[in-house]
Amino acid sequence: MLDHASVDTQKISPTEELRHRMRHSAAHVMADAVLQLFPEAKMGIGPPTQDGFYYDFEVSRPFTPEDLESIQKLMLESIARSSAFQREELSREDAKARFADQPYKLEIIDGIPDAETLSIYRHGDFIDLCQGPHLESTGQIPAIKLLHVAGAYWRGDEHRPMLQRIYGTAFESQEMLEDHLERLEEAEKRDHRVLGRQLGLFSIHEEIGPGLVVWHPKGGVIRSKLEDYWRDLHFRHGYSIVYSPHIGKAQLWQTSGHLDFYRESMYAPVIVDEQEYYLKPMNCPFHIMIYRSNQHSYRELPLRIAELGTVYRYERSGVLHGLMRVRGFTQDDAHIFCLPEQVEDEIGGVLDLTFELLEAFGFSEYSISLSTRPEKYVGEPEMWEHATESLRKALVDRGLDYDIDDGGGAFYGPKIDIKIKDALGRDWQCTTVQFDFNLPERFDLTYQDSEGGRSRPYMVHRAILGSLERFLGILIEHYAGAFPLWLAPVQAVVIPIADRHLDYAQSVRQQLQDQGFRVEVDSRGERMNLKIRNAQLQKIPYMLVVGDAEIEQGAAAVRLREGTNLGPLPMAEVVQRMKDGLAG
RNA sequence: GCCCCUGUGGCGCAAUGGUAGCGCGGUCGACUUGUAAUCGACAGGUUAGGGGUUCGAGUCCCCUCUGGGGCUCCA
Repeated sequence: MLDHASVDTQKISPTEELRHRMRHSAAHVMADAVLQLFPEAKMGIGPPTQDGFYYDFEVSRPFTPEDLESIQKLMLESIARSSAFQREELSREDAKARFADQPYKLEIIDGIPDAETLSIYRHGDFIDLCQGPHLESTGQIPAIKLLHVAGAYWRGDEHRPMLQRIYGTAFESQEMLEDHLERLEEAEKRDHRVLGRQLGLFSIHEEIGPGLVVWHPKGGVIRSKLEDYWRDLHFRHGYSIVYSPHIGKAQLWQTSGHLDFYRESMYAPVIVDEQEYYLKPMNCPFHIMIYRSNQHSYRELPLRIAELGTVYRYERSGVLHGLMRVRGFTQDDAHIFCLPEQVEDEIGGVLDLTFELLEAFGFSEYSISLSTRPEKYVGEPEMWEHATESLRKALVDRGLDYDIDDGGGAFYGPKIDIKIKDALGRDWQCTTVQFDFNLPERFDLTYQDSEGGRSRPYMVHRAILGSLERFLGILIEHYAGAFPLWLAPVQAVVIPIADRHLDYAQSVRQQLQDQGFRVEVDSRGERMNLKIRNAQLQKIPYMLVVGDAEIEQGAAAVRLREGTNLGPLPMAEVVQRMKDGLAG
């Protein structure tokens, strides 16, 4: 049930078009099977998706895993019969008569403009209202698999009935289907919630509250290394680093407009000395107060104020997910206040900083979108134009491909969003660079211009990693828990073979520690093999085995977590190798 | 928030309505061992919380909470 034109036909390749068509056909075959098993089912819609397809149904009871098996079995039979798909056009009246017992289909028909031709697709005894196109026959669907069931509101509207959605996928061959299922399994193995527990990185507790994360010592190392790098990078790019409190008076949020427009995402106020204070959902008002605490000359601008600022937002309980969607998180936030003629350079600088930062974590593929002025907006159209143009120019100057989301900007300014592609090819939205024509007005921000008058600065919000919690979640999955040396919580573990090697093991640890490495000695009275296994499971980059031979040579036998055994190396060489490892 | 699923020692799991077990981990002891799991003993649970049905509830019912899959794809 896809409005074919909606699937971004401009960008879709012929093979993708064919795949969509196949999956769309698979959705029909599934609906057919469901109606055979559940004749009373009311059909919703059933389009192809990026990874497969789904179809929504209203049924008297939810589908069970066993139902999925039966449905899939019927689908395979239908595919084996190879029934032809036939298109038929019909009048509105005929369509309504045909779908008289399908209320959702009737609603769809009513929503279609009179000028459009209605069509149905038939295969075997099954008929569905559908624009198409489809394959020639059900026999052209090579490989299918039904995956899971979930509730989904009719038309995505929480005030409408909830239907049962069956997700499935289809591929051009059994092998491709299996590859896809393997990728899903791989993603499951990398799940940051599982690795986070196994590697002792973080936890979330019922006692603390949903969506609130505590970082454990090992996760704390990763996070603090990331933060150190982030700060250093920002200093190098001309930012000032600031700190601000977690709560602020109601008046502040009133002035900023958050209480009027963002309240549903904010926590209820706390009362102190009969004054209301709100937990901050954003850092901007604080950075603005920093700006406002002095008068500014045009000579001082641009001013780049950055903070790893922890904010709290109410997220509906059903959307919370590990580190990816939480209620308390730390933004790598910054606000740039600048002159109109500086805007372009500033945006360019943000982009350069962005790619330098993301590449440090091994990300190199991006998808970028530029969102322009929506219908409802604040500020002067000329400013919007200037800002949008400077965003566009910064992208073009750097030879970056981007999509335009026309009218997709916030009411207060145009923006660039950047998604990164992780090791499994999944997209994650992290970076956002956003003009703000609203807050400078609300807080009456000014600077003394070169003519001696007072002018309003441009203000740009930007976050590169987005939220540290989320970014670390992405990193855990991206690296599958095997962090590069510079981030690894424990960079090397020294493994003495027998108790008599303990003293030497400690001296090896000390030598590396003196060089700034994070090293532990596994001094348990266990066998070497067990210690190696543990170190492997903890994904520790270097395992340094020491026994009689190594003591004699002043060496350590180096095993890498990739599994290679380099044999005994003199300590000086071990140190050098690890230093080289930091760079690469 | 809504729909469905789920909740048993720190973790992963088991237990036809009839005595709560297993593995990992932990502690202790023995072993002193060359590149992914040595052996043994011990400790550890009011089965998420509350209510109900029953002679009897981890198991069935209700409520609350937690976690998970989803809720943009509009023929």
